[in-house]
Parts: sequence; structure tokens; C-alpha cells
Amino acid sequence: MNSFTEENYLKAIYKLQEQSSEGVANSDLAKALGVQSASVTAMLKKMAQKKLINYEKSKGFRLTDKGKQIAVNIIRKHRLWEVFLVEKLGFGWDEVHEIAEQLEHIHSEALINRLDVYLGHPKADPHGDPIPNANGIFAKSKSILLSETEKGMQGKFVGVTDHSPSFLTYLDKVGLSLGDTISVKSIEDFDKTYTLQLKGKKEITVSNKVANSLLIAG
Amino acid sequence: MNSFTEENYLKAIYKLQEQSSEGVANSDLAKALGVQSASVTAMLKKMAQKKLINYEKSKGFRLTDKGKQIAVNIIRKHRLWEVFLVEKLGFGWDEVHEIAEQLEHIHSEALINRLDVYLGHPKADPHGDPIPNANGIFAKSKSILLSETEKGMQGKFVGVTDHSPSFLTYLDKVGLSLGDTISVKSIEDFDKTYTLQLKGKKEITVSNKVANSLLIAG
DNA sequence: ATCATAAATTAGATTAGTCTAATTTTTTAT
DNA sequence: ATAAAAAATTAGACTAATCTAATTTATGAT
Repeated sequence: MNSFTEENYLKAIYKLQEQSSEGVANSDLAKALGVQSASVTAMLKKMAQKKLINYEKSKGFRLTDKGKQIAVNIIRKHRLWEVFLVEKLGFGWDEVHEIAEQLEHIHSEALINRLDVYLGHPKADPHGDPIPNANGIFAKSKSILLSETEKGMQGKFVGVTDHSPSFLTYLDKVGLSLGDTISVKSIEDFDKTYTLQLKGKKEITVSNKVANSLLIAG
Repeated sequence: MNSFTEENYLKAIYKLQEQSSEGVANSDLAKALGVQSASVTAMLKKMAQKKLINYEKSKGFRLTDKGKQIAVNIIRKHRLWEVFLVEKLGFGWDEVHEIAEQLEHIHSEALINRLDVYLGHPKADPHGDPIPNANGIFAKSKSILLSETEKGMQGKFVGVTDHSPSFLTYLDKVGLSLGDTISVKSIEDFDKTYTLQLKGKKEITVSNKVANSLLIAG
């Protein structure tokens, strides 16, 4: 069995290697985990011995299949628990991350499979992030950033790339919820501010920074 | 915040001190936790410094109010999670203990309060053990062991004192479930075997060992 | 009351995960 | 190509929780 610490390393490595296709750097991992890089070096050695990562000094490293499988399973658990917290317990989408960070480390295959059934095999968590199935397969979704769309585009708000509570509560405040249909009314020339039409009636204006954190599907 | 280890010590001490009204012995705690008594000595020192227990060398020790409060809260969480696992996820009452041992250490007051609401403020876990409220107050229940009842007695099966999966699956097999109304048809003289009438129809015979693990309320 | 046994404590090690400070290796810029 | 900067590693120490072995303290039976 893997310790919480090891599981957190696996998860962090997975996320880093997904977004770069390169080997992961010690320093990036150290920053992601909030530890010193000396700690990372020590931990990587142990994880390499356990065949969780491929590791050569100063070369950048990647998860092995075994490491990846564990990492994906933790992400699966994290996201299923987030669905539970929002759908069943009524938490806001801005409140669930920290609790799910704890729940993701509960070890029980039976538990997570039953939870999955109980929740109706959800395909995405409350932030729109895909939930891998029990075999670790993610449903591929083809969404793009709102900031990459043009005037006149119409689509559905399906996810966020910024998961911070402050951003999420901002979206709540302006009345933007996952699943909403939106169209781009106009894009300000000088600062790329987006004016959006929501569900036929409400109209809102958001900064480019916001547009850059919203995922839209056709 | 308390570590898992510390929480497990608190819980174990609580259970030991409840069932004896005397100070708890180092050796009993060591046995309960499956560690050496040298480890217990070391841990008790730390916990005494944190004012979680009252501890004098070789004297037997007890939880302080602060320690007790934490211990009871862990028990509350354990039992609420057990209700969730059985009522919502469909686990058997013999399968939930180990998972709840992990879930009880999740730190979030909001989570446990919402879970409590979601479950409808249950008063007892799937084994009939009382669930303390958010203030740590247990509803007093006045049950007795079946082995202490006499022929002709009629009552309701409200709890078990043996929580082992083997005992619980045995009860499933003979068809005895929490809440069942039973009456004592006869008690064998030479070995105190009990013959019981269940819910008006089924009749079963159980050993005194079993009768000694079943709690009955008038 | 004293001697044997049981219980508790101390001393010293170990493992996991972390740290700081020093050093080495790698990368980048000129 | 080499110096400066950045990244990674090593060395050595710390904390939490555990262990074994040795010793001390308590208990209990004659």
C-alpha cells in the first residue's frame, strides 16, 4: 500500500507530465508540492525503486504504467468524492477541493465502486473535469477556452481551468454555472474583454483573464 | 490538529476507560492498539503535554475533557460513516468497520454536519451503537444482554456487543436483523442455549455465546 | 516481609518524510 | 567556450512513531 505522501507525489507528477509531454523537473514538483527539492530528490529515489517512476539523475522523470495507474485512480476518487459532496451533501463547488484531498486517500476499491454506482457513474466532477472509469480511461472531451473563440460563437460552458475558490465564487456571483449555454456578443478590441449572452436573457461582461479560464464545448 | 495515530490512541483510551471506570493501564492500551508498551509510554508523554490525558507514571491514566471531546467526535464520525455505507451505498453491516476506520479521520466539521443531516440525524449505527450528537452527548439507551433475560421475555433486538464480521454474517445467515422483535421460547438448562421466536413465525436456536452478544430492549 | 512475576520505563535504533546548507551538475547567455 | 545562473544532489540533522533489550517499579503470594 502507498502512503498519503507517496500518493500526493504520484498525483502531482501525473498532473505535471500531462501538461507538458516532457519529463518532469524536480523543481516543478517541489513547487507543486510545496517542499524543498532536496526532499523531492530523496522521495524520487524511493519511488524509482518501487518502479513508480522512471528516474535518472538530472534527466527529468515520468511515471511508469504502474505509477500512472495509481495516480489516475486517486484522481478518480477525488472527483467522485467531489460529485458526492456537491450533489448529495449540498456543498458549493468552491468548497469541496480540500475535503476531497483527504477523501481521495481512503483505500477501498469496493467503496469507490459503490460510490460510482450511487452517483450514477458521473462523467465529470463539479468543475467539469472528466472522471476516469474504473479502468483509468478518461472520456475524451473536445472543449476549448472561451478566450480562443470569436464573436458570434455559441457553445456550452463545460469546465474551468482555474479551480480556486475565489474564481468559482466569482462565477457564482455573476451567475455563470456549468452547463450554461452562452454566446459571444462582442470582444473588446483593446483588452479582449468578452461580453456574453447567457441562456437567452442575461448579458455579462468578463475580463480576458476570466475568458481564459472557461472551457466551452460546441 | 491531531495525527491519525493520536486519534487512534484517543479512541482506544476512551473505549477502555468507558468499560472500567478505573484508570487505563499502559499494557491494556498497548494490546488494544497492537503496539509495544514502550511505544505507549512515549506517546502518553506527548499526549499528556498536550493536555489530552492525565498521566502520572505507573498510575493509570484517563482522558482530560479535551481528550474525551476529541475521542467522542471520532466515534461520532465513525458511526455516521457506517450508517452512510450501509444505508446509502448498500454495504453489509459486516463490511463497514474497516472503511469507517479510515473515514473517521477526515477532518471537516462541515462535512460531518452535512452528512448527519443527509442521513437524517441517525441515533444509532448499523450495529445499534449510539451516535453522539454534535455536542458529544450520547442518547442513553437501556438495553440488556439476551443472555440475561428469562424464558417468556419479549423484546427488540437493538444491538450487538461482538462486532466481528464472522459474528455479523452468522446473524445474517440465521436471519436475525437489528430491529427484529424476538421472544425467548426456552432456555436449555445445561448449556443455556436460547430458542427464540422471531417476528411471529421463524424459530431459531442460538448458543449462549451468541445470546451473550445480543442486546435487547424492552 | 520478601521474593517472584508482571507492568512500566528508559536507552538506543530504525524508518518515513522533511529541512538547511554546501556542493555539484546542467543550462544559458555572451 | 566559458562564466554566471539555475537546477539537482549530497550531507547531515530533525520529528513522529515505532521497535528491542535492559532496567526499574509495582504487585501479589507465601
